[in-house]
Amino acid sequence: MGSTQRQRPPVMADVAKEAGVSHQTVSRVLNEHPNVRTETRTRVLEAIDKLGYRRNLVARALVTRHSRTLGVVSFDTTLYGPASTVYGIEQAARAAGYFISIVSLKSIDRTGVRDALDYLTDQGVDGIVVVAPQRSAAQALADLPLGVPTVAVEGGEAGDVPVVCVDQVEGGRLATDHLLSLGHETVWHVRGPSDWLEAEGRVAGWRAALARAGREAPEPLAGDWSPRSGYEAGRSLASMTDVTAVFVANDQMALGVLRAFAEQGVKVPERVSVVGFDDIPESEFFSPPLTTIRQDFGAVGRHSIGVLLRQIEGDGPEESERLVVPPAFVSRVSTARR
Amino acid sequence: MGSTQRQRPPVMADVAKEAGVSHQTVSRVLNEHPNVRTETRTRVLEAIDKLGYRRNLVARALVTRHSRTLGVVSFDTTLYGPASTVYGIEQAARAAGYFISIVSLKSIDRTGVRDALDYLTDQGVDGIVVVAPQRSAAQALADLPLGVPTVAVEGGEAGDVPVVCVDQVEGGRLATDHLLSLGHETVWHVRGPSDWLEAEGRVAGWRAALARAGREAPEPLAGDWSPRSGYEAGRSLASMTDVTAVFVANDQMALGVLRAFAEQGVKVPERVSVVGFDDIPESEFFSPPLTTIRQDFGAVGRHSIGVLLRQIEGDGPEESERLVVPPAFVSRVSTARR
DNA sequence: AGACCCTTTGTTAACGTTCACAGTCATGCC
DNA sequence: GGCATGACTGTGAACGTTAACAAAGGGTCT
Repeated sequence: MGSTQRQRPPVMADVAKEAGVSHQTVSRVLNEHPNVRTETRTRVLEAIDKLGYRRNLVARALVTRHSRTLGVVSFDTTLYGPASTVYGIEQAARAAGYFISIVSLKSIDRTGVRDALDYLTDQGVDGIVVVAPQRSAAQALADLPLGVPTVAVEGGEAGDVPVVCVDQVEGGRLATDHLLSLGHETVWHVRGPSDWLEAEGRVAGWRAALARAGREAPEPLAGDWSPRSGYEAGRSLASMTDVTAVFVANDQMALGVLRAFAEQGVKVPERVSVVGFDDIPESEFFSPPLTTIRQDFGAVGRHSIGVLLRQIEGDGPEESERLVVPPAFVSRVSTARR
Repeated sequence: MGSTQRQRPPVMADVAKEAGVSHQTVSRVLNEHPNVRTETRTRVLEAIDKLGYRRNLVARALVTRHSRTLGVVSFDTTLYGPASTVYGIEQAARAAGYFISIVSLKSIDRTGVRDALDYLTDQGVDGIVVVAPQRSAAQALADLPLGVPTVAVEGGEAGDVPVVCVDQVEGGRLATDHLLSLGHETVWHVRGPSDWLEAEGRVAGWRAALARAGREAPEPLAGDWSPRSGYEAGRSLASMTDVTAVFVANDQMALGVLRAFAEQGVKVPERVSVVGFDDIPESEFFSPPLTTIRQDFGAVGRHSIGVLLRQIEGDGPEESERLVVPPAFVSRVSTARR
């Protein structure tokens, strides 16, 4: 019955006609251009409201060459660390008015990272955050000639790309120093997989603390972050009578260690003290509650978006920076004086 | 020195000129239109390769009105369940050639869901997956007139929106039946927050199993999914001498219960049997390893993308369906015969 | 041979926005 | 009174792609 059945959503021209102005004036109102008469502005705003107009961001992106979308490349967002980091990134980005497009990698080899980056740039993202905790990923990043502002999270030397990370070395040192201060002769270590930079950093901090105290560093036991690998390391440690203190590279493996100790009748902290890393929500309720090192993933996410936006919105690409977030020591009951 | 310094990336017209064809022919090659001579096609492909041309997806989206991007709205992707579901969704979407744009909600009220939906539709997504485990979110979804194909994950009655979910009732029944089959007189329950549909479903299953066995259902203890709330419930349960079996609504709370029991000297499974829900990676290494109900989040993610794509790519909006993924019982050592 | 169809290609016009530029009108100043 | 200045508004052309249509060429069938 009506003159024009409106099937498709209204566009700027419709608003313009409704308000009796040109489409450009509508655009000006939308972009808060100062030189629009107040009376005109309200008329346009009313028309927008009446028609339920919403600006087409795709068309806008085509002409401005900015999508207000940021890409995130991450490895296995099921893990607590990456999940928390991505969450922090997402919150910070949205607060700044940006969308987040995400790619979770299964394998972090050069092609994987390359494909993800291509995929995102094709989509027209304004910038990319790569959560690159593995050496190979960081290397891929360093090699790649990317035309889009990029920031690496937890990456090592990632070429010219700025990096935001938690000070893993300091964390390892904190854990080890704590155990030494309790009077332990030396500290054993269950490390993460060798390709991971975080694992390396924690090993380095542990070694540094031992060296400074003039202690011998025992051979670290290998793990892969999983509770199971911690469990296996724990069985080995339980059979050694001279072990009194263990620094485990993450809380999940620490859980495995605790389980193995419990099975073998090794009391924690009476006979062996254990320190973890991450402070996952469960740690406080392990048996016993786990002393650990907390990482502020929220801060990492916020900082990475900050660095990225400065790169995007500022003109000159600042020198590759490295922003380090300090870890925090969390004292519970899995450690005791020797 | 060169004739034309190419600052900006090449566009279709550049490829066309290089290959000596029209831009439309280039478009046809890119879209795998059948009616292009093989010789022409290879010539275009060579030009694309030579120039390093990449199609501008924004311009494409403007004219096709399809962005090949799917929106995901989720609540706190730090939790294991949502994180795993989103991961599954992301993998399935990428396999189908779709991008994922994500919004993590802090609070799930009507405005929160509404804003997220607006935000995503503004961006021009082709479809939306709402991970809506809370009643309020599902309701918001039912109320909202949305112009975009949508699917709810773990949502209850979400109006006309199709739903993919794990059979929570069946899960609760599985857990309770298992405990009853071990000879326990009745089964206590630590439930999740009342606004959560998953919590309700598990309670319903627990009640149904008890009713079928002709047993009295004790008053369930309230929890909020966190280990701490489980710990508090555990302290209450430890003080009651007639408790021999507990079904806890998720593994994190079960951890808290186990911790409280350990502190109070209540042996599991000797004096009390405990069953959890989720099968998080840690559960196998709790003390004792936790008998629990596994949810296949990967399947949920795949199914939800499947339903969504059928809705997008198929023409008719099929009747609102409800796809239920069965849970699985995982036997460990936290339960024993009475 | 001519009508017809199919394959292959090109031309022009959208899609909905912002940008660059050009107007119009009122105001202030000499 | 004329001219510059500033505020406000409108017109046309991008942005880079796909859709719609037209046209050229070659083959088949009667």
